[in-house]
Amino acid sequence: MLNPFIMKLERGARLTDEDRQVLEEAVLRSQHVGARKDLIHEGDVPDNVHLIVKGFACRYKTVSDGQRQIMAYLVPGDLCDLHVSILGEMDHSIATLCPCEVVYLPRATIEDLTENHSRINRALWWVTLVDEAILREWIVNMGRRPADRKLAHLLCELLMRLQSVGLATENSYEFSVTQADLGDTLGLSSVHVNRVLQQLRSDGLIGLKGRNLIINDVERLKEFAEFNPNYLHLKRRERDRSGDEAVGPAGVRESSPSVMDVLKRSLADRPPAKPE
Amino acid sequence: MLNPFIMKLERGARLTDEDRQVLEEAVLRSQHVGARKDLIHEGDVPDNVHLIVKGFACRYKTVSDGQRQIMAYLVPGDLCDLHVSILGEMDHSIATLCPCEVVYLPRATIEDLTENHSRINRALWWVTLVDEAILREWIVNMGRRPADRKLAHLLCELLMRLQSVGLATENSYEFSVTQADLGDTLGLSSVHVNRVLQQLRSDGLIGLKGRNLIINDVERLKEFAEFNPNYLHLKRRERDRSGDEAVGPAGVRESSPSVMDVLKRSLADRPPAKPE
DNA sequence: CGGCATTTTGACAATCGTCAATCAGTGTGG
DNA sequence: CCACACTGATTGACGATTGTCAAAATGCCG
Repeated sequence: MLNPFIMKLERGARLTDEDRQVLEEAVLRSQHVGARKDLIHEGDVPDNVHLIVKGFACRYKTVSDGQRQIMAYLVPGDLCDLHVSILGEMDHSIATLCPCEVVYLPRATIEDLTENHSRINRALWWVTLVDEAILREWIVNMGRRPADRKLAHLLCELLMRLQSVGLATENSYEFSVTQADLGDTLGLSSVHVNRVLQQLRSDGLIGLKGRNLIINDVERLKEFAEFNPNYLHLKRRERDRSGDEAVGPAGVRESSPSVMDVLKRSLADRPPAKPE
Repeated sequence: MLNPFIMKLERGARLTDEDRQVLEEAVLRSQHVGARKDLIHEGDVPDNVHLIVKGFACRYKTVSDGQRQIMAYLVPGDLCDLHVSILGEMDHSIATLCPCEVVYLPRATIEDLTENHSRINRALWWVTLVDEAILREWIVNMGRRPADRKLAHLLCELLMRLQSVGLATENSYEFSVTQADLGDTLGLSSVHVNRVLQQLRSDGLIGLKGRNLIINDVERLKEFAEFNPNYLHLKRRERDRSGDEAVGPAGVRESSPSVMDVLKRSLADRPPAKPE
């Protein structure tokens, strides 16, 4: 199975074999995390960067009456807190939605990747900008669509995002998220989510077999949700990646052996990364 | 009057006098743009980066039934489309909400700033990450707060953001945004916005004199809105800016007198920038 | 003053939330 | 294998928030 993280970065910038190799090394060790566990909490200044390898996690905040709002889904290949060091402390929390596999990348590793691998650096900024575009689309979803289209839109987005990392078929994916969590995502009550889901099922748009979501007619669902995938920026465009070459002297390629040494050393030295 | 753009960037990274000088120079010429004009449209691959100098603009998308959703406010000091070159084409549009003064920065200028002025580069990424944090808070606002608190929250955010660029007093600012636009911002109808505004006024929380918004009791409004400003990352933290020193010699400070010279020269040399 | 955009009002309808009970699925211990 | 507990899904009755429509009032600018 291809590494979802690498699949994802490849859409942001052209990577060399060496880049891929470095990335493979960096994400060797994953840890299991149970469902509904905080990975990072608001106010933290985390030392590790978390990479989701399996399962779904989310960014969320809690408001005073105890209600929760989810602002983003983190699926395999997504990094959790890449650039917090620029902002300082976390202004929101991150938690698993179901049992997950998570890699804890030491900040030093990330800094090495961004400073010494310009293509990877560019790809990491690319994912940051795509995350921002997704946030904007979510605002549209919350503000200007009725509940049924909101939900349909979310399901379409996840289909595309999971397909892009090889975790969805043409029309289905594993979706183990609670109806209450869906409510916290879309700003709805779980009761209403339930009713809308039933509606979508009885309209034949989707089917649920256990944790498996099947979209019976992808085009029809997309149309219903007014889903335009442009904000995911999944299409690779030659124009944009041509600039990659300019970022650093091409000769840096030759330094690759030492990079690998650094990584191996860091992997060997470190006790297996531990959650908080 | 201090340049709002520079005031803003100074919160993201410590700048040298030379950095400031370069920035001053870059934003000399502004153009007037009327209310309700598109600066950039979805699908564009803009050549210029737009900097708002006066007035309010917004990011928005339109959905099929013609409704509009605003995803972000751009206030003086905000850049519009800084990193589109990484993503490719615009996935949303940007328009003025009222008459604005806008600087059209050629992409080449921005590239010079980011490549040759590391502090400015860091500051520009900082503003990008803050924008992302604001998007997240807006999702919370839209999803989990009733209309009156949504509106109060927005007003609090704008108070802080405008204060941070010297465009708001302790408790008031110029706010020339239509109630329909507020509706498009918060996902409400303009009728409901109207009623909520009246409510806030009769509760004595805010006052509106023409285009001037006065917040009678800032603390009370913040409490009502559950406003926590942490997501704006306005506090300067020593920890983060310590690294800045490494980049250049401190002695550059002495160059400040020449700033005016540079300004005058550039005013004489450059033809006025033109919108696309 | 006249025209136009914006704000304000009222009546009514639709969406969605709340509460509380029931049902279904899953895992555990005896 | 079954009783039990627990979480999540489902249902119904009812209420609250917010939207829609259409008209009237107000404010602004030339």
